[in-house]
Amino acid sequence: MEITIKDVAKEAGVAISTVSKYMSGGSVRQENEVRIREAVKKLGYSPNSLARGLKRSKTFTVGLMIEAMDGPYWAKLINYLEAELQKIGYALILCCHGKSVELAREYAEYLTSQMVDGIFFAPIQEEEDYMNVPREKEIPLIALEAAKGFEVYGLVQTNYTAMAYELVENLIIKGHEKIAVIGGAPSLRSVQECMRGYMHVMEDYDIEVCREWMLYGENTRESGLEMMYRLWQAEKKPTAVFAANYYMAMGVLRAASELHIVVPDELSLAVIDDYVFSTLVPVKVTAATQPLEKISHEACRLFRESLEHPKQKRAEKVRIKGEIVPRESIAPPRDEEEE
Amino acid sequence: MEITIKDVAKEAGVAISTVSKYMSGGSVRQENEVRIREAVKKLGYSPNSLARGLKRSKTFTVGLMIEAMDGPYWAKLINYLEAELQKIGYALILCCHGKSVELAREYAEYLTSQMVDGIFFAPIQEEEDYMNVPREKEIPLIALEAAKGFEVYGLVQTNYTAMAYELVENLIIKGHEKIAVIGGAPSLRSVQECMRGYMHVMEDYDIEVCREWMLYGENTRESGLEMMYRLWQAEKKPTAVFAANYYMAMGVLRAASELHIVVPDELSLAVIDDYVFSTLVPVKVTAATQPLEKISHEACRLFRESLEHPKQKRAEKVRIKGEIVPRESIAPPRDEEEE
DNA sequence: CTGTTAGCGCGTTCAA
DNA sequence: TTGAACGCGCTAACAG
Repeated sequence: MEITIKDVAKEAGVAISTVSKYMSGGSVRQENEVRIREAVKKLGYSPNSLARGLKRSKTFTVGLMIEAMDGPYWAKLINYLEAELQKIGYALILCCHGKSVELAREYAEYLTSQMVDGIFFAPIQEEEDYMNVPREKEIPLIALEAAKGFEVYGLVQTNYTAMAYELVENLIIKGHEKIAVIGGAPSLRSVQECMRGYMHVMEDYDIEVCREWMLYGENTRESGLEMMYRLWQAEKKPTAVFAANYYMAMGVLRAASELHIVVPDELSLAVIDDYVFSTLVPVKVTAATQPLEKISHEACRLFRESLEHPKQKRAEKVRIKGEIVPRESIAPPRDEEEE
Repeated sequence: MEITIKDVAKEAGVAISTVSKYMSGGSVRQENEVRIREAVKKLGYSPNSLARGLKRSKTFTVGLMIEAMDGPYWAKLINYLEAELQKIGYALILCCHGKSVELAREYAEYLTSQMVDGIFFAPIQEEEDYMNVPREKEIPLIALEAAKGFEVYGLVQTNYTAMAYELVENLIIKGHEKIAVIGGAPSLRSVQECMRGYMHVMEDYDIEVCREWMLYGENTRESGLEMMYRLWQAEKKPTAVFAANYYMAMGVLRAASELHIVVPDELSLAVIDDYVFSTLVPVKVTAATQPLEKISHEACRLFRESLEHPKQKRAEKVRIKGEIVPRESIAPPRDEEEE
């Protein structure tokens, strides 16, 4: 760095504090305002964020701590969140800890020492005491997709229960009763909630639940494939499958292809996904999108709210559900079209 | 922030500068070392990054400026880059400007005022003069996937020409001669290079190029679908299609499904993609992955290199090609497996 | 090796 | 409104 506020003051022939006031939007004498503005432009001055942050204890910077940026979930969420923060003049520091509590703790301390104005984070499983340092410094904490309510300012999560309910209800309304559900690891909140939503709606519609049709796996395509084979090996076969996850749904469709199951004549598929679900084969699929845009919006709202309150409020919990969308489909080009 | 270096000094009964030296890894008298360490632990002290950065003109922070985090390309690249930077103790500030030159300029100035130690950026089309402010401050600039060589420290890009060459050569070796190529907008470097690589290999193998088989579109599934229809409307049909992009390849496969083209009996498909290409239908596809890991590695290497050189070196250009991989496939579960 | 001193660049008193 | 002074927390230069 070279040109400082001092240079601008000298160039404009005013005191440093006058320039400071001007730069912060304060009112200055007309005459000085002009001189300062011209000096700023001439020298190409822009205030040093570090010095400013140091002095004001405000950096207009937030941290985001996640496991990693694989899959589309975090990529899309970050995209929305970044846009949201941009509107209110905040920048984002990205920290991927890869599930390492140690690394997470280091990042948390780093962000604290950077004096970020807030931290968004997705807790590692049940753990989150690695956030103690920023918590003690009273940096607003926003938990994303946490399993339980931690001691944070706010918490935003997908309401999988409601989504599962709606999605399965959708199948029921279409006449299905033999509905299987396949989920990932039973330790995951998303899977637990999907199962709960499934149970609820089946109860509400007085449909008997077949335990063999509630399968747990791994949220991978391979797992989905395997579960389909397992379902189709049994005597009683379902007419619809609810996959809690995009990748599993891919496995389901792949299995359908290999087992020569016709979708949706013999099988209907419902899925909750981060993508807008789309396949190559022309099948009818009911999809519910992850409410990523809403989640980031709510997270940002909570953050803004936290800026106004002086002290940390306890865990305001916001649960959001996505919407059911018709499967995205691409139409073959029409003949009428000129070439 | 509350506890400062001053508190630690008082607690340990030494001078501030002694603590400073200790915190920066300098050697201190054994006796003092112990006292300082205990004071640090007792008070939970950690140095303020802002003050430190302000003083040393070094923040251990870099900026990354891209258009947006849609698609898997940037998501994956960021993931690799973050990991790479993490190793050398750097944090990443993410800035998405959405192709707005104005916003990009603001971000560039912001990062400069943040005194980042370097900026990675993907230039907006041919423009990039919005990077003038950081350039004047001699902040190392690393351009990613730029179309031409700007005035930067380093430039890393995918070598699409080589990838296209290899991929098409692969088809030729398998006996194909009637090979079509479909790409996105002709203004894109990636598309231009794909076409060039295609031309080169066809020339090298003395195969006549049919102009009607070189189609430009939009890097979307819809576009791929449409192009396939166009190809199949003609008299002469290709036996292989090289899609420059994952989405277009999806369109091709969808079209194949609708036009009842059997892949790979009637048609072979080659594709350059960011994902590891995988489809639902069990078709043989040759895919070449984007060299995202290498790109981020090289970008980080250039950055590290720039830290040693005092002044900015001019545009070292690194071109990297990905590798051809067999299509990822998932096997159906074996019967031998116990259930 | 230690302590004192002088800033890094800025915002914020206070008096004028 | 303005300008001089001081301090944010830290490091670097110097003297002891």
